[in-house]
Amino acid sequence: MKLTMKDIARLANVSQPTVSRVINGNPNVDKTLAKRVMKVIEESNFTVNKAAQTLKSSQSFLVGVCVTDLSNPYFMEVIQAMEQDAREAGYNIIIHNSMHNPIKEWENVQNFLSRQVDGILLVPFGDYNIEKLKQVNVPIVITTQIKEDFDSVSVCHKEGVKLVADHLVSQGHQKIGYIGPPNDEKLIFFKKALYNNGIHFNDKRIIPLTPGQESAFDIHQNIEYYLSEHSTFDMSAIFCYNDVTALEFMRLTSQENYHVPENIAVVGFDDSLISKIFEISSIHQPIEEMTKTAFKLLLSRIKDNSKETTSIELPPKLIVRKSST
Amino acid sequence: MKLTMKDIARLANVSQPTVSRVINGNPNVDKTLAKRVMKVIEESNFTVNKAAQTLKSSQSFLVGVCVTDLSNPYFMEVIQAMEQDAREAGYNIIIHNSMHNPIKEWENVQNFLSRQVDGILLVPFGDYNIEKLKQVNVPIVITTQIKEDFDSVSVCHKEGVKLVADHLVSQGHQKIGYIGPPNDEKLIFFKKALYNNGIHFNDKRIIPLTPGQESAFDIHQNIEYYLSEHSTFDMSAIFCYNDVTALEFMRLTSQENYHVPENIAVVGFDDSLISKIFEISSIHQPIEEMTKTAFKLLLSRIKDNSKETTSIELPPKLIVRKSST
DNA sequence: CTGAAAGCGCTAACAA
DNA sequence: TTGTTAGCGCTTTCAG
Repeated sequence: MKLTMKDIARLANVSQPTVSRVINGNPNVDKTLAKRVMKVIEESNFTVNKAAQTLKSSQSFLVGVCVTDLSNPYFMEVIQAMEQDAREAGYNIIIHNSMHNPIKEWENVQNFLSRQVDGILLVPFGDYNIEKLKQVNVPIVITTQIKEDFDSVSVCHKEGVKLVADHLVSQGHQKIGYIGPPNDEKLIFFKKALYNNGIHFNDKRIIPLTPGQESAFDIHQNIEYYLSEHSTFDMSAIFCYNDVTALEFMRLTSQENYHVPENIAVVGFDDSLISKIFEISSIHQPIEEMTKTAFKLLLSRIKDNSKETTSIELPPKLIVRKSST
Repeated sequence: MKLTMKDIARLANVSQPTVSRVINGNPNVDKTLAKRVMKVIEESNFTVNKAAQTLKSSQSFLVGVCVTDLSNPYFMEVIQAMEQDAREAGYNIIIHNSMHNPIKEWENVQNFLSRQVDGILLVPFGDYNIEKLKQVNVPIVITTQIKEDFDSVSVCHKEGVKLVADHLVSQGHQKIGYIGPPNDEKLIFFKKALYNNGIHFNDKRIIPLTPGQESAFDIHQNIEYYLSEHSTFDMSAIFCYNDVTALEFMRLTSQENYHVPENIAVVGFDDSLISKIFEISSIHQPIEEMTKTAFKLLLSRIKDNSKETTSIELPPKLIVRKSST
């Protein structure tokens, strides 16, 4: 059977609150008593009931983490780092996948709330739930993107995209394309960065991905469809809004004997396992630093839930590899 | 503020237990009342307090998942599948990483217990905690390995390793090596399978990995050390106990102008992202089927915690790729 | 320094 | 069908 403090108290011949005090390191306990209690605990297989602690103290030491795509190695790395950060701070994380689905995303948040999480780390999908999210009375920190009116931590997309544009132009490319959801901020920043290099981006060079269908499989389908409609591309370089996309693009074009980087230069984003393995140039994200920062921010909000929000943008770095040289 | 059933009750002018009944779909509630309550709930931002439910009903709908290495893409895929399975069954998962450390592993289990999980899915590291694990009075299902006296689900290692041995021998290899922890059951099965092919495995062809130091980094170090001590290998093929190892081996040997598969054939294990991307032959694990089976087994144990244990071994499949042909 | 008592939000037995 | 009551295991006053 599961032992409770009451059982320990009986065995140690003290009161139940004394057991609580000993466990929580309250200094105002007689050493002898404390020793006696500790001994009983060690000899039994007692563990505190965190559900009861949560109920009583309305602090769960649980944080909810919701990402848009668990199958993306990049988010996996994020999760891994989060688990580590959380543990070090005495928290546990409970993970959810919104799968680029706003309804699921909101359900996930509701579930977190129901679990009495002390805070939420969220990689949002679009702006669908933004207004509702603002009403949530548990601290939320947005990661991997910056959102106004929220605490958020991310690598600076604008800066990252600029690095890509500068790099491609410096390699002599003029006709440059883009793969990604057409409504992504990366595209806007990319156009601007090219413009600053004296290049006008032609919208015909967009290979569009349907927003919300951003699993590797969906991306594959999208690119395949585009290729079936267009026999040639009028471009010598392409920027892919993430690494998964870059990889799918390379796979599909190589089937058509279109090679990287000989025929077309490719640059990805995230510098995940994929780009490292496949030698794809990519924008590096300092994941550990990002999650540590996000977690610290969340903890400070948990302690002091003020209304002012902070946005932290980390500097990106372009890692140049074979795919664009 | 956070609303409770009491608040809803007051607003709907009913008693608090009635609210509970409505929320839990108890049919013995007057339709009119139920509607009134539902309306109030919908207009508010009420969510049930699962900590209270857990405390009261001693059911948390939480399962603990502990793996040995979150940085291994294979376990990431396992986690991803688990999250999916759990959600479908109305459970949440709480994730831990034991990092090949028995002490951490036990701490993790204790933490799960403290969180009142209904069950535990465990990828154990060695046998260090086996005896203690047997005493745990919450259902445990072991995955990715088979353990006697435990409910467990895994691909059949013996069968998988046999496929590797048969394949390599059929390709004409005689001098075959192994990389992995020397105490891993895969090695034992591998020797036996080679023996059945008329080949005596020579222990000199083991590149040993220190048990417990099985992160990509540690593996890299281990292999590097071996290479620095041995100027040549006396083998034409090598079996790596997992994909991470296969990749590290290929990376290091390619630096020494030793190429796969021209100079040496390589076969991995897990068929994770790594082997797919890097065209490494590997033993495929049906992860979704495995996790679904494990989860189903766990749920059935949660419902009926009998003492008999079940072990389920799923058939492996060899995926032959460039690295061994 | 220690114990008695109250109550966190919920479910379930019981009474009405 | 509904409300009253008790209690899950814990923390936190408050007396002593």
